[in-house]
Amino acid sequence: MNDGKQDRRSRRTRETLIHALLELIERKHYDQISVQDIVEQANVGRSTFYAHYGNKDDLLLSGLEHQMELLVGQITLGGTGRLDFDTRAFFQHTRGHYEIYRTLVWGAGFKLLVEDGQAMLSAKIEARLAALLAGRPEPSIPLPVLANAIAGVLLVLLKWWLDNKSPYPPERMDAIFQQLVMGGVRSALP
Amino acid sequence: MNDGKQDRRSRRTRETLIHALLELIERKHYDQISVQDIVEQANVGRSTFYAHYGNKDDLLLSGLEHQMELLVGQITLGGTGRLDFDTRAFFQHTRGHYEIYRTLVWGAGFKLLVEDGQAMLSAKIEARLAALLAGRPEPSIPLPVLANAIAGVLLVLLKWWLDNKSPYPPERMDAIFQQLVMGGVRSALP
DNA sequence: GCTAAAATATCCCGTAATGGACAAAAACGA
DNA sequence: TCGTTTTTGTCCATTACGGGATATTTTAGC
Repeated sequence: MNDGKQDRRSRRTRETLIHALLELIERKHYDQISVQDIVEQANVGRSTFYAHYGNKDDLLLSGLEHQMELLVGQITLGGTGRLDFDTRAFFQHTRGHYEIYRTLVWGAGFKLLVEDGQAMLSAKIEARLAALLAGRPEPSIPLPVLANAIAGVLLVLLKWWLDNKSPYPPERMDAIFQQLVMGGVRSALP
Repeated sequence: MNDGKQDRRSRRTRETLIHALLELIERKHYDQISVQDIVEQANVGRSTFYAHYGNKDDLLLSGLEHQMELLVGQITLGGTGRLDFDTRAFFQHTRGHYEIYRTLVWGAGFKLLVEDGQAMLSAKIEARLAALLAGRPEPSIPLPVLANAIAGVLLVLLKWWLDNKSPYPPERMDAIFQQLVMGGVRSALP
């Protein structure tokens, strides 16, 4: 497999492939998209695909991983040491690419999302929290538990939102999230 | 220089570079766009650029060449052997990318357009006509003269149209072109 | 069920793209 | 005017991509 970080070609190819998959998802059902379709849409060779990803799911997870990293980047430490987590952009983006995420939640991608996606998001949140809180005293709730809870609530909220055709605006969903968990999370921090 | 036709990478890189230039033209003046800007916008390495094009003008001409080939492809032979040249899509496209062509006509690209572009378009029209009329008796006006006239009128019409802020719709411009030269051209064919 | 077509997955070799270095020219400000 | 910075071309070793070929599996039609 290629490195994917150093060379510009690698990065570009990966972006192209992910973009191609997202384009296709907007048009047809996830599990009837073939690797063939993807490489044609992306205009790259077959072997190039397999040099980067093992299969279709691998590519999708990688795409989700990228989104998750953006999301987790929203976890910040205010000047007063207060922990913030702005999820407004996340819900906004989700609505902007409504069809994509609906396909994921309802289609075959859902299994991926709950099985691997939840674990992946949880791990990323935990890493982010650990980095931000480095040097501070231990929180009263263990970090893995905290991270897992945050990830779980976020995904559950998202699923409900999509299932019910996103009746509330992203701002409202963010507010709900804040009210639901962020207070509790902060109470666990010194 | 690379071949540019066989390998998918070459074709894709060229398309990417042309696309990048067109994007930049919509934002800033042609002659203050650097090769640097182009490769950054296109996300390709410097050396890659020079592997394909000698300089900025070279790239622009290549882009124009591509458009011209689409345009010349509109020269067709009807079922009755009647020569047709539909320029509606051409004027439409020009209006669709108004800023690009205005910059070309008014900016530093203009010198290129009249000096090399006219000759290039003329040559392409001539080649197309020769291919279509192969096997027929000689036209009463020599092919190079005919082709040059068509190219000239087309560019003159275009320049006037842009200079006067395209007062007429593309359909009208096409009609004018038809009335102006296509009758005469057909009268020269057996 | 059987067959043909399409998609998967893995290999290799030739080739295009990369990034970095370099000298030279142009653009820019002090 | 002179020095600084940016851009321009050109070169090269390294690396990723393309496009076959291949064997295997999946899908679709009959």
